[in-house]
Amino acid sequence: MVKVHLIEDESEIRRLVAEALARIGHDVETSATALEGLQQVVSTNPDVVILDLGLPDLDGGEMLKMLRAVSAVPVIVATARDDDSSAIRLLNAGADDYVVKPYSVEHLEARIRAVLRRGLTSPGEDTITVGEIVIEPGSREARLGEETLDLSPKEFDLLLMLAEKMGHVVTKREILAEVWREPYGGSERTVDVHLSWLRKKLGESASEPKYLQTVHGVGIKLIAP
Amino acid sequence: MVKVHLIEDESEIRRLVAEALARIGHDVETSATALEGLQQVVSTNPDVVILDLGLPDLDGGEMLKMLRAVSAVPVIVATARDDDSSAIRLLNAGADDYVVKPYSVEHLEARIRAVLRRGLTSPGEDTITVGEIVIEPGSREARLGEETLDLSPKEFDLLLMLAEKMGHVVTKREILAEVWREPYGGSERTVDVHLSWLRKKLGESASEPKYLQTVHGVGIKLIAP
DNA sequence: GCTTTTGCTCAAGCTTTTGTTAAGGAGTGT
DNA sequence: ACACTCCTTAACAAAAGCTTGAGCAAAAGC
Repeated sequence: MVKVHLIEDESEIRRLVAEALARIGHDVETSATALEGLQQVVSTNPDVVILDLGLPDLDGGEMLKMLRAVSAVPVIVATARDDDSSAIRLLNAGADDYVVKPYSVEHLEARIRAVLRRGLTSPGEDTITVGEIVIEPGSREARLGEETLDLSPKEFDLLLMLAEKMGHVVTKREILAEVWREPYGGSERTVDVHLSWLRKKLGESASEPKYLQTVHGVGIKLIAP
Repeated sequence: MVKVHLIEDESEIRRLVAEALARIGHDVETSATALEGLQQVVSTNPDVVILDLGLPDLDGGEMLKMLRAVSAVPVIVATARDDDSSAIRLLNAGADDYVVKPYSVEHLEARIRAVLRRGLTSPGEDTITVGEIVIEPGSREARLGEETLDLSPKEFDLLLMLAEKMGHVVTKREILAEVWREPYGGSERTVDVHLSWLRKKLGESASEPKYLQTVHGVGIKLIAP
């Protein structure tokens, strides 16, 4: 889930946008003032900040500078009208993108995705990304968003295999063959247990799945939620 | 083998990149202009397009829009030195990724792999479509228009089998043999029940059939209404 | 038009599959 | 040998799915 922080002084707009973003699956937090926004960004560490210009307590350029000073989070600024010159100025001042008010939520969503994608394309070479999960086979590291996942060898191999076949159902026997290298003899229950552990570390459970979707009678698949 | 189409106006760069990509095992075709590129993409249907910006005959955004209009191929744009704003614009306009010139071939290759990997899940190779029904054997997902159908294993297998023999009548015994893998012993009633459930989930009933057409005395067939 | 056959649907009971926890054992490094 | 992590197995709980039989509806045959 993408954590979005919205800084907007008009309460009505704030509510509308926050609800719309939440509805399409984002984790939304809001602030009404620049000062509050700064505090919140530092403490909650969002994935992207949407910053309305024309806040009562601080000039947009100043605000941006301060945000940049405290965090490397991508910032999308919302400018009043097509005031191109100020938009460009802000982009140079460290904004990552901008939308012109009044903006549609779809438009905003496109910007959010673009900004996040830019952030994601920089890391390693053959990393596999599934939603918030980032897997680096080379270093055998996996992350869930910012947090590094502390996985056991089998858990990592299991996650990697599922990620390589992302979206495709994999049977437990196939898992046993590839991860355990025991096409016969191995117990499928072992896979179940490891899946359960993986689920726990991914912050989900079988009854409330996000990434690991069991396909009853067949196997399991890893999907981007 | 991955078929890559490179659109780049500078002949020297074009030659170098094309050779490098060919050396690592890709099937490379090139175009020097936007117009030629469009034609080639339509006729040769490559797996991925690498689009250089700053073509002489067409603006990058325009070009991308036209490419998108004629094909769903993934497009990687190559932008001049950190011209972020245009990169952002192009990503939103439908580009799948971008590289900054001058780029290394390894870097480009990594992007190609990433883009292809992303693409693998979306269109699905062996999906079967019958009217509004879309079946993806790999992920074992079936949709009716936009809605995902929540099918049990047997229901899915049943639908899949009928879809594979779309338009042909299948006897219940054949269904028992293939879906239930019980050529003998199985009761045809069971098939009836599953068919009934399938009908319900497809939004139809035996008295008002759309997809599942019973052929009295013989069996059943799946048709596009 | 009546009988027979075939097909449809419902609901209850049953089996299989899966999720999760906990306990023990193998292996590794100190 | 000890502490450690990791893996496997067993056990129970819960969920999902399957089968069955009966009643009713529809079609075919006479």
